[in-house]
Amino acid sequence: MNEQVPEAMSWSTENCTISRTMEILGDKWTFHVLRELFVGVRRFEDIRTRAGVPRQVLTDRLAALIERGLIRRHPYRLPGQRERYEYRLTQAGLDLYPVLVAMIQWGDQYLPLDGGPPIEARHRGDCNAHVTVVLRCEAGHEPTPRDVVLRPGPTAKPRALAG
Amino acid sequence: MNEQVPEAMSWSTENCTISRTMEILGDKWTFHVLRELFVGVRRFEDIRTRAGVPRQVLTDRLAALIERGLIRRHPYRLPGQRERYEYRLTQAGLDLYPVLVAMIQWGDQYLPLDGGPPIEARHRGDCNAHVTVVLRCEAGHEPTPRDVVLRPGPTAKPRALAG
DNA sequence: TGGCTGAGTCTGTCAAGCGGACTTATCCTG
DNA sequence: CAGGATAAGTCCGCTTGACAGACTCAGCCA
Repeated sequence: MNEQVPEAMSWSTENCTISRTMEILGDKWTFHVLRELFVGVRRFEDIRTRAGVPRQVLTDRLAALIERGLIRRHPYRLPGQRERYEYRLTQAGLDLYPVLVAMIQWGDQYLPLDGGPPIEARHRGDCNAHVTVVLRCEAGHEPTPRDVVLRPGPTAKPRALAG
Repeated sequence: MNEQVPEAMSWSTENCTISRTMEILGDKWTFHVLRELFVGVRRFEDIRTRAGVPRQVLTDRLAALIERGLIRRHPYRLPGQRERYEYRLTQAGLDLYPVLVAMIQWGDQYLPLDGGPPIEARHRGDCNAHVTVVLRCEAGHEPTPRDVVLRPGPTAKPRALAG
């Protein structure tokens, strides 16, 4: 372990899980769209007006999210109108909840508003308690961020070092 | 509660914590840069080559992250060279660990690679166990994503409904 | 003096986002 | 059946930002 060359410099980012996840989520609008679905807004026009997404971008992102399996189209019909489609989270989409909650938690801590948060994650039903996210290791400890390290896993690819 | 008009449609996204957090993080490259810092790569050239960020974009994102207080510049000097600066996470930056771990966890589940993950979060030191993120409410339960709801908080802003 | 190196800035090209107008399909009303 | 309403798009032209590649700058060393 030489401080001059961090260990990470010797492996590649090519197949990095974070990169691959960000291919799907790492876009300004995609996350806005997901937020709408998480709070229960599922229709094209509603998502568009509430999130302020340009129509074309919304069309595009919805298609991408369907293709990636995070959401699916679901038919509905308002009385006196023709059948249309709304968009709902799949299990894969729902499983992004920890990411969302972690972001809200960070925002509440570092970008607080006077008077409290504008949005809260709560345990559904009678409990109704505030929900947060905690780091936990398989041995049952709950390490602080400083006690966590990111290390190369079994499929980490070596990387040619310049020089 | 009318299925036709989701509750969320009656409040605004204007001051939403997720939006405000995404102002900072919701950018393809910002997250790549943060990943490099999390794995211990701290120098301009190293970040640039490992993450593949265009120079100008890197300059720009580093400046934004400094301004937002997620990282700071730190002087260093290699033997026989002049003093330069590297970039390190502040406490605010480090506290994004849950977001990062949540993303890795989701990616490991829904975008798995044959042979296992290329990157792993572990408990630093002797423990070395795999670290994940769990949802937990203040009452001590650990709800599944389906048992969590996002609700307006004390500072949620009402929103004019069209029609 | 001149070259090396890390950390940038400068420049022209090209893709993407953007707002606003237009389109489509179906239902209801007259 | 003509005409209007509505949700969910598509089309169009403009502007912004990303991008690659060349250039700059400051200190150190031979």
